[in-house]
Amino acid sequence: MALKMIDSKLLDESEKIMKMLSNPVRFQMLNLLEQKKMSVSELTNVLDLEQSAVSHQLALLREYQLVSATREGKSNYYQLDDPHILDVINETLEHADHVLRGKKHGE
Amino acid sequence: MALKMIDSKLLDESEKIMKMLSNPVRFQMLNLLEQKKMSVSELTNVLDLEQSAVSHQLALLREYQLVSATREGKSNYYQLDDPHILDVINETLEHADHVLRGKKHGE
DNA sequence: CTTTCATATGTAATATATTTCATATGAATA
DNA sequence: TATTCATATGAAATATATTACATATGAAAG
Repeated sequence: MALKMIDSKLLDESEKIMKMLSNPVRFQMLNLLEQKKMSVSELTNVLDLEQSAVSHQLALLREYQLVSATREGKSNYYQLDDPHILDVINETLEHADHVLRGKKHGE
Repeated sequence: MALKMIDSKLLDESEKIMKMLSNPVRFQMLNLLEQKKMSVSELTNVLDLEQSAVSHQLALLREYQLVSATREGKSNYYQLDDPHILDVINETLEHADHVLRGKKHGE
């Protein structure tokens, strides 16, 4: 049978998703925002980063429509905008766990 | 309830996996190697890249134990070494497809 | 209406990833 | 055993991502 290639649009979109998830700050952010909406300063505290770094990463997540923000008073609260991404995250965590367990026996 | 953070080992491992999949060449390679083992020159042709670029990417996939190689005559055949990664790839493709379909209606 | 607080953004500095080019290696063949 | 073929690898060139610093913005409080 002939080889099936992933077509370029699907590959592009996959690349975007993977790029977003390949940074641990963003990965953790999405994991946190799954649990509840959080303001920038809350995220800054929990993640122990500079405010600017947090805002920049959130800007990327917004650009890719993975999160959205709503203003409440002075704060800007972020929330997960695409729950479907959680399936990818969870599958990744499962895989990561599987790899880590594997390392304890083999090699 | 308190916030659940992804612990650092799991986060590190997830980062590695996502980094590997965030490059479209590697993503496509893994997709191809799922279907059958292929030599470097076959991959070079199918992916339409320089041989050196292909070898470098394969070296990374080897390093992360996602593929392994076996020599046959002059050629070096690569095969998928971690079928579990396919779950992540497939989940990603599903998500990418979902996003692309979404774009056709909304926005 | 000016000061403060929370956040965003531009730009430069730095780090990381990818590609390219040149060359090395190692098995097969002449 | 010299040559060729397939692949790997080192190092430089280039591209991309991340962080840090300075400053802008906009809502709320005084």
